[in-house]
Amino acid sequence: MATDSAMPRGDRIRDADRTRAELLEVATRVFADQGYAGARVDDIAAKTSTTKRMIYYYFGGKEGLYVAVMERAYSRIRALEQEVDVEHLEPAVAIRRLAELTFDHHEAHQDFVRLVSIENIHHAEHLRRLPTLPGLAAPALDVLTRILERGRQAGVFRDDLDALDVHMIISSFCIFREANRYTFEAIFGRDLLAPGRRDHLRRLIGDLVVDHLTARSSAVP
Amino acid sequence: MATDSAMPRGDRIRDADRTRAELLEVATRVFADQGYAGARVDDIAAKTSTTKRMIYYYFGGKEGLYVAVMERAYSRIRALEQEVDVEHLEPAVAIRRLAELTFDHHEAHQDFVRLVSIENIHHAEHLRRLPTLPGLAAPALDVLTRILERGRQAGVFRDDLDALDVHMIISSFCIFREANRYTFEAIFGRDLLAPGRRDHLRRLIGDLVVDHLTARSSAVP
Amino acid sequence: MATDSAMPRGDRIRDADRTRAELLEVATRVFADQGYAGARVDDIAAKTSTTKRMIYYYFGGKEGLYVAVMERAYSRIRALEQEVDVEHLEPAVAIRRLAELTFDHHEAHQDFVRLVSIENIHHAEHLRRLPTLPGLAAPALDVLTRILERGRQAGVFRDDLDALDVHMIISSFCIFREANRYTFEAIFGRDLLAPGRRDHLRRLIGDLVVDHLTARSSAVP
Amino acid sequence: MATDSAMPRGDRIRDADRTRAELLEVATRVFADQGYAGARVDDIAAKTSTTKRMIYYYFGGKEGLYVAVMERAYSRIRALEQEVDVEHLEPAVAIRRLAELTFDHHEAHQDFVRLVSIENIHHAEHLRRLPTLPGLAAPALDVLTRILERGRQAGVFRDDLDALDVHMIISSFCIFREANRYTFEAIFGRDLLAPGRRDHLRRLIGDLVVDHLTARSSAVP
DNA sequence: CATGAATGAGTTTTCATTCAT
DNA sequence: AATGAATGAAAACTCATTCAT
Repeated sequence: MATDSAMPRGDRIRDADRTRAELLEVATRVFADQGYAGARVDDIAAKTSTTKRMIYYYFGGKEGLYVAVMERAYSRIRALEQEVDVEHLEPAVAIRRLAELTFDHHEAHQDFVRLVSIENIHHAEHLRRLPTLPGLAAPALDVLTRILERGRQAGVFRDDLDALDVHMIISSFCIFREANRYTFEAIFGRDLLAPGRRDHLRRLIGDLVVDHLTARSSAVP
Repeated sequence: MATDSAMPRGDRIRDADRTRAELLEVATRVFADQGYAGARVDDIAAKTSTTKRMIYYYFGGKEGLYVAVMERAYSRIRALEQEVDVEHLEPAVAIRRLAELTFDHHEAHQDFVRLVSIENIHHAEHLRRLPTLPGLAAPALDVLTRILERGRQAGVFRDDLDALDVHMIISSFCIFREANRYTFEAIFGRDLLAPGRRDHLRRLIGDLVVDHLTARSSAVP
Repeated sequence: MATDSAMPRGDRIRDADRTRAELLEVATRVFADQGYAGARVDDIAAKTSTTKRMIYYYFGGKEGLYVAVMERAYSRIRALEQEVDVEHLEPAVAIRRLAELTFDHHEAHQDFVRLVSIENIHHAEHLRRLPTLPGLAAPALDVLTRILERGRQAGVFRDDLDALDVHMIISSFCIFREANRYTFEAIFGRDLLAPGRRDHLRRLIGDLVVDHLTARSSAVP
Repeated sequence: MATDSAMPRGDRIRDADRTRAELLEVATRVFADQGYAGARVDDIAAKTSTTKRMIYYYFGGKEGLYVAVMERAYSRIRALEQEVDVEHLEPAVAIRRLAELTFDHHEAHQDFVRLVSIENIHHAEHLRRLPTLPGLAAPALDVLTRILERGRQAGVFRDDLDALDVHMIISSFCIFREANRYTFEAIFGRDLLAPGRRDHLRRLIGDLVVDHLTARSSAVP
């Protein structure tokens, strides 16, 4: 229990990292589950092998911990986005693939989706102060921008919506599925995350985007 | 305001209703703004012409007030949905019109959208207990079901998605625009509620749904 | 519901009396059950066909109601004591009979016994201020004093304890049985008010007093 | 009081124990004096060298503190009962001695007697949940059972009442003297705890029990 | 680094009482 | 005499944070 004072320096740092990491891990779960105001510092600490004191030592307090949780959550998603490799595919296929990857990412990181909802309740005031904020937009958008450009050049994509519009369409679908899962099920009795409905919804978001991008003008002027 | 000293019984009741209504009004704003845990009973009362005590008198406590707020919010939306009158239009136009009405409704009731997000943070535990819950699904779905049916019969709509799928698509788009407004703007620098972008997005959700419903199979098997 | 203003005066008084009586009745139950501090004015009123306002109208407040409850409770017991008729019996029989009547009285008025416990928690501060207090001692003691006197004159009763000692012995037994019923049963598993044990205990208190009064000195000097 | 800056671990724990102990001490007095509902958490804390917060830290709340008070009070009485040493005396003398010890115990622990009254007002709901409850009965009863047995074998004690009957007789007398002290004095003008009356009452309870146990049948069938 | 104890300001809730009609 | 609405003071309870070792 007591840290041996004769412990080599490297191991103590390892311990420190492990403590930090454990706190972030647990705090992510608790904040995602209870919201910022609803989360309890005592609760987070209790679910940890360390003590409450460490939260103040490493993060300065509840808010610092929350900000660190947000930062980690976004940096992970960004890392995933950077791994996306669809540029070798033809435009429509690439777009569909991108939508499906986004769908999968969100399904695999439901805590992240909840944290985003929570952060929006707080007007994104913490996210806005993140030093890593400026780097968050590019990965997702750059790929999309290039695919759209290719599609337009090839004459298969319409050009009255930009990458951010497309990103919004895909995100709204994938995030809604999780963020509004509970009220949706309460009202309509359909669990949007039921395994049996997964493939249908995954294909739907791809169809939706591709059908629109490739449609020959649907609007009646 | 001026209390007539010869006030008949009916007006006394009116007073009680007014107190209740004022509390609900203010509480809706505060809960929508701060979330359930973040809202302060003292704060709500202070923004009122009555006292904190009345919250307990009429609603039993903070949670009771929150539940009443949820109930009122949903009942208002349901009332709006019931007024929708698109059945005389041809299917594609009707769907587009429905999407636009939903878009408008959500824009006009941003508190409601925030309350939905907040309620999802709480796993819809309060909504689920609402006695009016069973009546919430029908209004939105019935119209949609009939339009889709007409469209399919006319051979203009595909039939591999149901009314609830379409409802989800429209809702996710309209709700995302508000619920995720702050993180979206923080990261991408685009305000989804900027007046200048309104028409574009409004048309986009209509196009999206209609293009997909009328597309001749986009998926490459 | 609404009291007819054309109602003859006598009936309104009757109503007033009935309201007062109902309040006292209910308040006796609630105070006896919950204690003074534990009783709720709202609760008492709710268990009544009148309203809380009447408590203030008739009794001035919670404390006034409690005092009225105490007064009524003691006056009823005094009335019962005054009906005791044992003076024609021979001393030992009379004492036994008196003990048994006390036993019966307390069993029949358990609310009274609880009110006495509650009043003692409050150092009898309310009882002490009762205008009827001076008349409370006599009825119980006078009879007892005369019986003891007769017994001593006849040479069958010892004379080293007075009427108040005997009264205390009898009361302590009968009151303990009810006042300490719950802790006694929790610890020892015996319900002192179980019907099957009633006769045994009733005889026991008689025996106890008579055996002592007629014993030929038990104490070893 | 003076906190040694080089204080070893053991003393830190001692501090916690002292805080707990002080809270229990004070709470015992306040609950015994005011009853459960009448006691104020603020009041208890104010009479302490710690703060109200510590009541919640150590006992979880008002009720937890009250339960802890009850537990401590009963455990102390049990400890006293276990020290009783009368088995070497002849039966009648042993019983008298036991009655007198009980008399003394209760006089020395008037807070306990009041807590018992208070707990009975609450139907012993807290006592019943005490994990130590099962061990509470034995100490008092075992000694008594053995004395009675010896007395019966020696042919000096009657056998139509058991140890629990005897315990009840003794307890009722000793507890009444304190629990009903205030109403008794208010009505009859006699202070049952006046020092001058102490020896008389102490002898009386001994006589009462011994006279009955050794009487040759008093009841006239 | 680690830990249990402690704290103070704040938050929710309760309750006897009074008001207006 | 009666009633629902309203009130303010006080009570219980919570929580992020800091202290002492």
